[in-house]
Amino acid sequence: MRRLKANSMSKGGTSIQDVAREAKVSIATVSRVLNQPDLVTAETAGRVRDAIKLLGYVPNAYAQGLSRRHGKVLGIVLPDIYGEFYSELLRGADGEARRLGFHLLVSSDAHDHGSPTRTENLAFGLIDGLALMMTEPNMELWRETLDAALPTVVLDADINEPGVDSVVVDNAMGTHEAAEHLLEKTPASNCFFVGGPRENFDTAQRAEEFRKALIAKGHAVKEDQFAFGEYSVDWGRRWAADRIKSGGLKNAAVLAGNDEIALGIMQAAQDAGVGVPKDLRIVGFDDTRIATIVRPALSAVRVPLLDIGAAVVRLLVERVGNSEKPATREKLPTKLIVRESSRV
Amino acid sequence: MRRLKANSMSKGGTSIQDVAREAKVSIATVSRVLNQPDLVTAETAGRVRDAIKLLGYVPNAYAQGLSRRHGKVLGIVLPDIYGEFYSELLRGADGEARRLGFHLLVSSDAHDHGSPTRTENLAFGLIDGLALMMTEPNMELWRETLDAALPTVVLDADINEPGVDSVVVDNAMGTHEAAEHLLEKTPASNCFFVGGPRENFDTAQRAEEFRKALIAKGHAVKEDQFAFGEYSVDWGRRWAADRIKSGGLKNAAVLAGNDEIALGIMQAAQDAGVGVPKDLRIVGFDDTRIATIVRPALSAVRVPLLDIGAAVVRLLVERVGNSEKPATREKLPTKLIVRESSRV
DNA sequence: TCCGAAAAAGAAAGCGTTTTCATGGCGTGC
DNA sequence: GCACGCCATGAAAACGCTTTCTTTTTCGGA
Repeated sequence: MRRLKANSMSKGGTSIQDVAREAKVSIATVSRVLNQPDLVTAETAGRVRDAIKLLGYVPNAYAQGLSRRHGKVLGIVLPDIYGEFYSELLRGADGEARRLGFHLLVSSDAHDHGSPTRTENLAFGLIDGLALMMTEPNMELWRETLDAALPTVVLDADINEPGVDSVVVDNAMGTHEAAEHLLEKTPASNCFFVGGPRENFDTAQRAEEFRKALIAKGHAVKEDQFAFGEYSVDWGRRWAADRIKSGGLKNAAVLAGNDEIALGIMQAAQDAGVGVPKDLRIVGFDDTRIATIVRPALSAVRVPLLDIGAAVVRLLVERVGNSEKPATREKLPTKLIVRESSRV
Repeated sequence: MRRLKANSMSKGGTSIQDVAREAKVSIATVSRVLNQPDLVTAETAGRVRDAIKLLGYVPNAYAQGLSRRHGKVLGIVLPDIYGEFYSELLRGADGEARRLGFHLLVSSDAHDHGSPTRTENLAFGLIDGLALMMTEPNMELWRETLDAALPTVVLDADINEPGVDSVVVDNAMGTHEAAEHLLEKTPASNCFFVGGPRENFDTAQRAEEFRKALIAKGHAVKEDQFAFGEYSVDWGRRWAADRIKSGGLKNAAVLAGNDEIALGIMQAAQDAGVGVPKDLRIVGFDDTRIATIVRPALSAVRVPLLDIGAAVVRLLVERVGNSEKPATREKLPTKLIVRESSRV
């Protein structure tokens, strides 16, 4: 294999050596100018900085990582990068990461079946911390692979691994608010919960809280008031269509597991001539931007996606800086936003 | 500063040394098992692989990068990670990157003002290639910083830098189709184009093509048939509200610069009692998922976001592998999808 | 049975940093 | 005016891996 020209990394391939030569100092001094400027004379530092500018020198991150035993890179693995939900999460994470001087290595889990691939393995040698959001089934697989030495924070899952931080949302809070809001004008027997997958952590919590609220009203809950499917518009549509066909939807209300489901329900209702909110009141979950775009505007429990992303990164960085820190579980508030789709 | 325990990188800190010792071979052999397996006996390779598994060894990516003079990391910088548009792009990029064994370092440009920061500089020493999508004004700033030696591909911009690949969409194709579709039933004088920022590359092309189509109909274009603002729901709303107030919108049609604008227009129209598509026919641009969720469903020119993301990564990887490759400009097709919002 | 070539394995030289340790120059306190 | 200590700098080791370059082993053919 042909040997590359001596200096041929990206960025022109100028190395610390070149800078040192140009500034007539040792490489140690150059390094110090960059990392501990107070250890070097103003005059020398000036010369070095000039050389750096002149040569367009950028430190080689690999060499730094090797020498320092860590880089400034965080990995974030999501079930899929898809739609407003994840993009908002990512946005929050990106902002915080940038603020803290870290980079984000993003990867979605959708392409293989949840088991870390060669690619992931490479990443493990590269990242200083890992943010993980996964659907339940895969969690087990990852647990085997995960390394106790790699700072990890898990999103939206009931993980109780020692040394693994987690960020969750206070599902009870928003759900309770939403339930109260719906029950205020709609009889408990006409209230429905249409969630995502039954095994999903959030869906489970939301359903449970909703159930409690119904019971608190002194209502004997019927099982068909709860439905579980997937986090998709289509599932919402199907549920509503079925429901309309079988029993009709009059003076009813529904809390959906996320905005997409809510939208599907709204759509199917409208298509079938069921008035929203007149006949059917709908509340979504997450409060993604789309909630304000559709007509009628969708009421929704707001989940602070941006904050979640930021919190994840913050926790990770804290742990990277101090591996002794005990595991934290951060819980972020949720809150009902009432719009037309549920207003009576 | 306290010296860390000898082997204390993430992933348990097992190094190639440990594996070598365990398998009773030299580190060279371990490396070969991993990178050029045919150079080593099946028996030895087996022993080494056992050791690797036993010790949970993961190669240190920094050391590899340093030794190989490159990693497997691509940087991608977007104006902002926000909404369906970018998330879809990212999704395409992620899939392709994974397929090719690369990682994606994602960063949004929104937080500082377009000039590369310390963070970015670090990234420059880390990434092997850069995908860049920026609004025009910032482009200049970056150009100064960009390095000829760093493979770069630019999205959706009319860059003509030597050695810089680009990926663009065929705006003319879809715009033409959309224009024809609208003009079929609506008089040219009642057709409008409501775009994003005037200086935006795509908006400019789309407007131009739309204009051509009107002229081809023998119509003397009035300037108020073209409006420029920003890529937001709100701008769409404002335009429609103004228009309705000033002239009314009857038997009219509009091509929007993206789906968000289209949605804003649709909303304002509906709020003002203007029927869509009865009085106003609307076609969006991009065909993000939201187009199928709103009612009436939004007609839109489909932009292959997923493919764009994938193409960007593919181009980048090709160039990383072969820096002599001449600069390519890839143009992806667009295509009108007719839904209810424009159906007569 | 032995020779020579090919295959397999090892030794060691980098890759570009950071950081420890060593060194020389200088100012300060007596 | 002298010793001591501090400060600025340099020399060199270490980080973990890949890749030459060597050395050792194996094996086929005479």
